[in-house]
Amino acid sequence: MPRPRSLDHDSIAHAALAIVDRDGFGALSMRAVAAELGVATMSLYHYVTGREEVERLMVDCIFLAADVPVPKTASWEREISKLSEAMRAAIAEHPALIPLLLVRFKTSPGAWHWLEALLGALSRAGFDARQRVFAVRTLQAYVIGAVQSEHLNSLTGDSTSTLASMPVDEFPFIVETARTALTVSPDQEFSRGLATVLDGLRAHLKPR
Amino acid sequence: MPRPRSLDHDSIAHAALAIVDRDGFGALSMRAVAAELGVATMSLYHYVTGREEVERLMVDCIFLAADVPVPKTASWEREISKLSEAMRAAIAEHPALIPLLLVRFKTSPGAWHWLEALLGALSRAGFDARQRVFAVRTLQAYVIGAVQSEHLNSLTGDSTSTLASMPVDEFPFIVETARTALTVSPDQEFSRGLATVLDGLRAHLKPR
DNA sequence: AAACATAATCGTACGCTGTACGCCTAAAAC
DNA sequence: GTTTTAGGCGTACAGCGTACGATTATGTTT
Repeated sequence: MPRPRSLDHDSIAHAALAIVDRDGFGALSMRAVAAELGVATMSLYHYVTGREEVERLMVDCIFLAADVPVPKTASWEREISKLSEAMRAAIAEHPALIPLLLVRFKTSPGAWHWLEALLGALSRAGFDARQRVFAVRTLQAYVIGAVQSEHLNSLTGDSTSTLASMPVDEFPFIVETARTALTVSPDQEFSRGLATVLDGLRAHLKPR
Repeated sequence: MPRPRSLDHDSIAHAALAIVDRDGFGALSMRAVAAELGVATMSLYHYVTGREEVERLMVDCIFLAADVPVPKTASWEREISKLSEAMRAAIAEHPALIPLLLVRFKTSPGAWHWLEALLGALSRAGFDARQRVFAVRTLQAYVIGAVQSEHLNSLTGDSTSTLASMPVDEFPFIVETARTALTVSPDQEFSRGLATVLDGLRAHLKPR
């Protein structure tokens, strides 16, 4: 009987992501999202409960994109690498949202699918239930932390140059390391760190 | 000749931390900080350039607390563990600030001292300059990610119970792992994950 | 003791935010 | 064509960060 709906969660999330990608996270507001969709501000509230839900929808989009199908034929290390890289790539599409990601991780259905895939790989690798708890949390901590570092604290950014030009007598190691770090690409950094974590996991797996 | 100063950066940071600890991050505002100090809102602006600097001062406090003296006699693994635990403990004092930490990591003098200590330990362990770049970034990613997970996405929180009661046919691994996870303490989780990373680092160190 | 110079203090105001409320209106059902 | 119902939106309010200018309290100088 009533007037048909003109919006949905998908279009709202898409509009919000467009704003954040274009103008940064600080530009995100209910008024901006409404303007992006060509409706009045308060019309949004017929589709979402408030700003918080808009943010949740955006995060869901990202985590859903991280849930790519991974062939289960490869080694478990390769399987986990693919999943981790998929998460990294999905986040890299919308780096302005990084501060929101972990805060909303637990309640995002998209993240659940990614987690399930990761746990499946660990199970096939031979980790038992208790080992999987530690392994999946360690992996999650590394992946989230590394992606955050990559975008908020990049090695190739000018912050590294700043560190490289600090007083040598007070911070000798930082200065030397910062100089060396300028030659390291984000891809190298991520995959090498992930390899380190996987090496550690393998060491815990074998003896049992 | 003029009127003497009545505030300083330390008292401002302290007041802001008190607000955040008591009422949460959402309660932080320039008006609230001023009220906490018993001055008018705009008086703050003679000591800081704006809200951003207040946040920077708070983060500096935390990272400075993480820079504890560590005896250089122990094994490098133990040295790094102490530093990591110190960072974890310092952050745990003010968990409401966690979303700010990584955003401001690069520009915090407190973080510099912690980084320098970490790099010193890695150097004494035998990692060369290039290996130190990867090692320190991996460690930093894990520590930051793990602490964030611990507080924003705790295993002992009700979010784990939620995961444990999800449909088994759709998320079999998540359900089983969540049930097991309820018996894991935050201390266990952090130290075991860190041990995994250290194992991985040792594997990269030995062959060379 | 009195006057001054100067920086700290603070009241006001503006544009922004999220969102509660209520009127208006368009479309489906009869 | 009338009725019903939910979507659309204009207005308003409290709270935010902070720019601006007037005021005030102080150490120094006379």
